[in-house]
Amino acid sequence: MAKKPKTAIQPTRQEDYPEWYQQVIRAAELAEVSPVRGCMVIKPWGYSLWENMQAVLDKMFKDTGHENAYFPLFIPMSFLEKEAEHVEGFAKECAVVTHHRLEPGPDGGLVPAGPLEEPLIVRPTSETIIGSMYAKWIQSYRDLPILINQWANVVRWELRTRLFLRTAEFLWQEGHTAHATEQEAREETMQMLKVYADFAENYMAMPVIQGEKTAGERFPGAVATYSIEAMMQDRKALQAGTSHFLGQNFSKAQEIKFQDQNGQEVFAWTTSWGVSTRLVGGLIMTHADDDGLVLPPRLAPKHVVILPIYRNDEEQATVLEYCQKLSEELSSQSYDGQPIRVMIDKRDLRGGEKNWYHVKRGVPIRMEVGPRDVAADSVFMARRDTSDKSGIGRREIVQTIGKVLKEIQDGLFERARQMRDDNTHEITSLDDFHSLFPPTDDDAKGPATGGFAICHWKESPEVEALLKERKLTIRCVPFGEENAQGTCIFSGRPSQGRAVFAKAY
RNA sequence: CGGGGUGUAGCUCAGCCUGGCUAGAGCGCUACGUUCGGGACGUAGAGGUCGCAAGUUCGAAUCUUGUCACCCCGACCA
Repeated sequence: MAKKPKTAIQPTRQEDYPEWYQQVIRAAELAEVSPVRGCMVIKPWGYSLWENMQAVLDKMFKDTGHENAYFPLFIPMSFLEKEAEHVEGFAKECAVVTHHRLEPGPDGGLVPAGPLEEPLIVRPTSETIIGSMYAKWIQSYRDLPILINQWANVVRWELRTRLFLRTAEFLWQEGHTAHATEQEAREETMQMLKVYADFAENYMAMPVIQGEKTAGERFPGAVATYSIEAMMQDRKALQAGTSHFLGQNFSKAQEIKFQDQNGQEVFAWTTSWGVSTRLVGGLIMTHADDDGLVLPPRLAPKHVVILPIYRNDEEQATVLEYCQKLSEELSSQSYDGQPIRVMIDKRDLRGGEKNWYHVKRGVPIRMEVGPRDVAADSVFMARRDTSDKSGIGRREIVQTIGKVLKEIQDGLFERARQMRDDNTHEITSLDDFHSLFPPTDDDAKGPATGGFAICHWKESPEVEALLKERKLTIRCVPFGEENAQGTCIFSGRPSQGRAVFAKAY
């Protein structure tokens, strides 16, 4: 008999974190690499998860006054050229469409024909195309604010790709707003960052640090970029969402102007903000374990899977009938304002195999129902987050299911927060900084050493060089730390605040 | 775009150095049987133009050249 692996996923997080990540995605059937270089196929389980994220975020956007719209996939190349920094930021990774037709080639294949007068780029982001429309739509202060979001795919021609974290094409939402005053635009930028933080923490159960990006990490063309930063289980940072205050940079480049109440022609103030399918990667790396995915109940495609167990037709009939009733009773209960999402897995598979299938996919609660349970009017329940397993009366679990799910949701957040806090260090000396990030762990396959370092700093070439050498980045300057008084641990000069340093995805 | 590596069954790979009958293994898949409350076992099967193209040879997965694709490491990035 073959030796049973101890964990469903191999290697474990400890042995080889990047490989573990890929194996979780495969085992949980979230996505696969596609025949198209750098692009992924999101499979039903993964897409369902994304749909749940979309549904929650979409409601949050609408509750804050935004409307959805849709702008073209293609952007005239000249549009991108308008904002200098923006060009520089994206030019290197644009897919360019140069022809509009295919013709039979000399060797039997097809060759592009019908060259375009002006090449089109596939949107890497939509500031320019949306801005060009805003320029038309906005004439008066009465036309403002414009608060629009779009759900779309974008393409950034990445060389090194990883499923969900960095793919050439990805799905996201991008909010684009225009305002009459700087203050209003700044408030919008902050409001949406808060929405993201709320979503990350309360739905994904992923604790985040909110803060402002440093000049070097800023969105191309933005005046200020804010982000939410999460710590993955390997202690690396993941930028999970960004909100940009664009000032008047884009409105000046694109002539988005209006007459104010004094009849003066002035430029609008704009913002943009987005989160992407990268969040799925963040969810995996925050909660998944060596047995596969672990889903927070608020986003799980299914809350409960019922696994009928029987040996013969007679047992099958009674067990399935019982499962059906259980499913209906559970579905009539609610969690998070919605009916409990239940599925019965009736597939003709062995019990153990079927059980592991759902473990790997991260279903929060599994309920095994066999003849013994039917007889005792109970179920055998297993929690994905704690591996707690126990028999429980049917009536009891139906009544408490919502409470159990809440407990799981809260527990996941608490566990992640604990992990993050345990690995966040306030560093006050260069020696401590070096010992937190020793230079030798670059090729380590397990968790990165270090975690988050919070330290005083002052922007300078030396700091940049050191960070580059150690493959470290400044994640953000957390709110409240901008004006912290102190001494830069690198240069000894007066600090410009405290920032979070970490290795990052 | 620099440096390194790999292309053989759905997946992971062996075989290549030293050319030779019908190209292999594990997993997965199909059927049947025994099983079934934590990843079952047995038996029988299906599945490959050995990345592609030329060349050398009586004979090429194996040697040579070209070509394409992908992976890893650097530079860049949500």
